[in-house]
Amino acid sequence: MLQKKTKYAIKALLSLAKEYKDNKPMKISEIAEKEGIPRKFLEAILLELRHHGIVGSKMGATGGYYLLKHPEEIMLSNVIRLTGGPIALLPCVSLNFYEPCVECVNEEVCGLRNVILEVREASIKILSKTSLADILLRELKLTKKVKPLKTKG
Amino acid sequence: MLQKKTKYAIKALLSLAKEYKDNKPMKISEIAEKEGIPRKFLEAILLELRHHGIVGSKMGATGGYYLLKHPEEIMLSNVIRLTGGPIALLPCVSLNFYEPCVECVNEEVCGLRNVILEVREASIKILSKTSLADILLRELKLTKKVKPLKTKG
DNA sequence: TTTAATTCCTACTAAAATAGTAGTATATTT
DNA sequence: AAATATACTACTATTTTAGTAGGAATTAAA
Repeated sequence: MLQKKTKYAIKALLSLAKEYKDNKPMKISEIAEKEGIPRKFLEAILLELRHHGIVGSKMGATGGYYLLKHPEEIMLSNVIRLTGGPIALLPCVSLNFYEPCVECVNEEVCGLRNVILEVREASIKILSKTSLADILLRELKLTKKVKPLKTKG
Repeated sequence: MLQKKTKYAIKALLSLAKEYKDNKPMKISEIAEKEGIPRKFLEAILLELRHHGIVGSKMGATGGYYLLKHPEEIMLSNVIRLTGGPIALLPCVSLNFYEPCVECVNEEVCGLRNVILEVREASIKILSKTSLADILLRELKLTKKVKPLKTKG
């Protein structure tokens, strides 16, 4: 499972992505309220994202956070990695959290690892082609599907 | 990530699957040694698997554990679920560990959930068609590929 | 019938990871 | 100068995971 931290990070970035047109700083407290994230925790998360070059910030009275890249360029797989959420189901197939099994003589030949590797690849395939913009687009499409009564026909 | 408990469970079951022909009880300590699993921890895990009807046991001097189903019938997805390892990346798309997001008004319309759902489905697709027998088969195939020098040609 | 070897089971403990907070320093605008 | 932000370090609390202790019950064989 992804950490809450990772989920919060994604939600916060989506908040910023929604306002990307006029990409002016958005206050932490505003994001926190909108997305239901503990204020101080979000502060720490955004700071980290800034250190990773995803967002920028402005200090002072009219300060806040804003995206440093276009929402189409920020990939889900990346956000997950940067916030410490491993995607792989086992350490022996993880790129960023790799650890060998203590008892494995030759991991190239491990049947379990082979399956889990396949799962990881299937997951990465989806996550690395999905950007913040894609998620917003999905949201739009889903909303239309769910509430078709509002249209005339 | 899967818990160690889950990994140990799978490894232990694979040990039993290898000896499925004469499906006589195998001692905990034997499995533990072969697979590099802490003895007492494995004891607890196997007990749980027995309660879930995957393995049977025999007490006493010549006792031990054995599979209650054919290795082709024991699916990875099932073992993962039974040992408490969630497959989904977020609680809101998990069948067995479902929890709604606190801030979600309508989760049917959540773009993030929609992506994560897709990832889960891709993972489940693989895990629920892969049995213990399949894993052993993969092991066999991989071993052949990796060590082709042993053959004459 | 005793002994040895095993699983059964409850109840712990320890360690690690995650989630979240406190408080002060620093920058910016008004 | 006052008000309002973020920056940053250093905690604390909570939860989850991993693993252990130890005796009861069961079985087989000496």
